[in-house]
Amino acid sequence: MYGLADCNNFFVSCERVFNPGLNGRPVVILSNNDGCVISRSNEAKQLGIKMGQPFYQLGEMIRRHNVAVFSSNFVLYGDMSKRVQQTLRSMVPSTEVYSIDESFLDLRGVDERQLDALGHHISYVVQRNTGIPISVGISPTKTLAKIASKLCKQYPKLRGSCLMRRPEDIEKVLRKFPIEDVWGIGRRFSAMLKTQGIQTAYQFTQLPVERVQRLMHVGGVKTWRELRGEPCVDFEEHSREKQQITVSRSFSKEITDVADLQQQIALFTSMAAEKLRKQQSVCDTLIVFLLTNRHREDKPQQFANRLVPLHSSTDSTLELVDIATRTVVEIARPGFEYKKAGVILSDLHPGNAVQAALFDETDHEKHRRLMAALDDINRKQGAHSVVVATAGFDGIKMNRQHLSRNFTTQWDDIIEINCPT
DNA sequence: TCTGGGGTCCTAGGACCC
DNA sequence: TCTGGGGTCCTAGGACCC
Repeated sequence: MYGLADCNNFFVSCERVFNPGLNGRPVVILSNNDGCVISRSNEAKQLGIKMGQPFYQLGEMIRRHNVAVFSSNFVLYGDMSKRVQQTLRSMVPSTEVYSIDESFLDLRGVDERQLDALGHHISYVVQRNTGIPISVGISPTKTLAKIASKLCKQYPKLRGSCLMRRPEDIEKVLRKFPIEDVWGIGRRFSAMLKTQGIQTAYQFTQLPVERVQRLMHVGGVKTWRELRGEPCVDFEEHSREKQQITVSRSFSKEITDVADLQQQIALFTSMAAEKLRKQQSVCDTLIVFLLTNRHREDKPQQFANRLVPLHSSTDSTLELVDIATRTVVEIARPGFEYKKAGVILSDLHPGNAVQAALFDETDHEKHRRLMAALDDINRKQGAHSVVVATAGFDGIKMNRQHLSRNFTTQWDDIIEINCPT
């Protein structure tokens, strides 16, 4: 049996832990740059505020309904997420962290008669220890566990945990469960299935497997089997190393000046390189991209991007920033106003297996020691205490007008860093 | 005026190999 | 009119997830 522990309205719940006055009020959390709504309290959902809705479209509603608005505070949410994960780990044999607000629980070996009580216990303890309300779903496959946890949110009577095990119970649920809400079936496939007369998860399970294979390939067949109670998605206790690392942001105002773009790209590159070293990988490829504002049809549009194969594998901020900033000059064109930019590090592999290039003159050992010192200082003294000069101390040119405090961590996020002199 | 960010996996098709 | 056969590797694009 698998469990899924899913935090309810996670980002909103994090803000509420430190600001109980928000309980009972509609609350929304905005994406970076205060762009879209990415988390909503139940009250906000009831007002009809949609996931992903542009903030400016809410207009008068904010004042009329006294909606509390927050910029996203990922330093806070990341730390709260760790606390939830730690609490979960203390109660089950093994967990798989699936996202910032969800963990799968490996319940194989747990006495079946104990499952229902365990689910409720987990739900209770997480709320008590962290202040975050969660929904636990327990079922024979991951896909079914996701459905069970969704039921908890729908039915408060379940008190935060739903055990869905007997085939007749599962069938009863699937008969009413909309196909578009099934994990693994997105917008395109659910629209396609509806044209075929498939509205519910149960109808989908009754299709012949050959038809599912033809319409939706191997992914669709996996979901089909999982819904029929046959586990196909493995439990992964250990998080895998990332295959690529991206840092990108939208800017509060369009940028036209190349030096400004370089500074932002230098900052993104150092953030990406730091993540790279954290997982002890090196990269062989760097991609830089600049985007104009696609919502301004009256302005010239460009997706400037360049993939740079590196001469030798590296994790050095200095090397990567140098290449990235030079690439900006090569791809930025006058007359275009850039609204978003980013850096992708790819072709990652473990740092201890580096093949040295034949004519490589960089002193990698020196860079390695320097980066280790840099990371050490920034860990102890706070993020971005020491930066490459090209990245500057100005932070990201981003709107965050409704930011809450970092209640649980010692250090502030980059946007609040002030240059001492 | 304001419209997010970061991932993974799969497939099809082309280049290239012997 | 006929125009091999079987691979691998890479990339772009599409699907999905949170």
